[in-house]
Amino acid sequence: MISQTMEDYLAAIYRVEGPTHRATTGAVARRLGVSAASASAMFHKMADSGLVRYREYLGVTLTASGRLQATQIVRRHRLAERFLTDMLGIGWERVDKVADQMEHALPEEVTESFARVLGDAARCPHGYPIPSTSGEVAVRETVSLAELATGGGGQVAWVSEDDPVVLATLARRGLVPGAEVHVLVGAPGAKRRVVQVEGRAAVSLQMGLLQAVAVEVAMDARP
Amino acid sequence: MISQTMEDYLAAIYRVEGPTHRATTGAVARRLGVSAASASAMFHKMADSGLVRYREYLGVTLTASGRLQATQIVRRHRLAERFLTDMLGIGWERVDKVADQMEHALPEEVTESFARVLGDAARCPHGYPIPSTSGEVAVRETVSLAELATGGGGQVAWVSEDDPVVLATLARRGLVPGAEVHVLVGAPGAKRRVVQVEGRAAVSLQMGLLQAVAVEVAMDARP
DNA sequence: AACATGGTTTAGAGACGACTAAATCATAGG
DNA sequence: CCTATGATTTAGTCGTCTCTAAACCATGTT
Repeated sequence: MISQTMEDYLAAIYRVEGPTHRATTGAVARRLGVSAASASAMFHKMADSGLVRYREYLGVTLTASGRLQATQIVRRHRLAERFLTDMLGIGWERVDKVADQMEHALPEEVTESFARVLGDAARCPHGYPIPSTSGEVAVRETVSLAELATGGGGQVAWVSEDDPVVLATLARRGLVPGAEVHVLVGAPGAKRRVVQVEGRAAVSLQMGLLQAVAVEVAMDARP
Repeated sequence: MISQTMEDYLAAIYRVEGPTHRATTGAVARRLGVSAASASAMFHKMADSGLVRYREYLGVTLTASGRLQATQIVRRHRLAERFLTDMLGIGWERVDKVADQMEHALPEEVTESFARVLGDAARCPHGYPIPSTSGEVAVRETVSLAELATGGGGQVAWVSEDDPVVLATLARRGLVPGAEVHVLVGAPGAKRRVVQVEGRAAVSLQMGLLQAVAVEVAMDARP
């Protein structure tokens, strides 16, 4: 049995470690709201349990076992989010916080019932993939909307934000997973971009908002 | 903010304290699966927080504040049970354990969404009343089916058991909340009773099972 | 190559909640 | 009335997770 605290760390590491597969002490500590010292101590214990490999001063990497367990926690979290929006009608800008509390308390049985009644949803309301029970995760190649220039565009894959205000704003503009978006005006160095979402009127958005939107560029439009 | 452990104690005290409004250290400790020493220590802290009155060696009594908070935890628990059976199709014999884990993790918002989609259910699947948000609880006068003799009968109000095997057995016999039941053969001292449930064929049941069934005797049949 | 800076780790200590063993109390029986 | 018995409380520890303060390391700058 793995403690609830350790589960929190596991999920945090999973979400923090980027393509380099390395999560630093500070980044994990910040995400969990604990001191770096606490995270460092926990990393030692997790390494002893075989959940991570720990290179001192450089950060941790999930082992196969750790990664599998992390995906299952994330699966619970994202299924819970999907459930909260689809079945209970709770706004997508609030479900992340609520699901945080639920992800530890959901027995396997309930998680799988969620999956069943949701028709085996593939993504959470923010667009992130829901890992399968065996730990597989669908990957998509994306670019931040902030990195696209005039003429660029594609389909919104996910929105990486947890600030409710930002999420609500983006939703009001139609910037939700699945939407087609195109940059009408946007010089590479500019502070704002004018974008068009689906059939809507064009809107001007600042970089802060654009950075949160991950876009999958269509195959035939790739450089 | 009140700790999750304290919430567990609060709910346990609420369920243990009988009509005398007193919960003993041992009874609470047994229900929570902790030592009496641990419960004793916790009672001191809860008394300091104003949740209970504590008479040493005699047990605790919920204060108004403690009682209100306890009812809200029980509300979450019973709404979760109702949700698990009605919306997810999980068997009534297993939902108690599952809801135990969920009762701390359900934010107000989710609890009230449950209540809404469940049409403000009045009782949990086992028949216990679901407290209102203001802490009111509907009371019913009941007698254990084991205490009724030949000719007695009424409506099953609730089933006070958490052993899945017992619950499954009772359900198979039709002994679920709302069912009309009558004692066909049952001397006051006997080990078994022959009972008839609704329109079914009569069955003989042992005291162990009968004791779990709380029956509301019809007004005109009261002694 | 030496150093300044910022992130990371160790040291020391505290809150919480659990346990066992020993002491204490309440109460029923003689 | 006194004592035996069982329940309850106190005393002393332990494990987990957290913190701050101080020592340490990796890196980029001069």
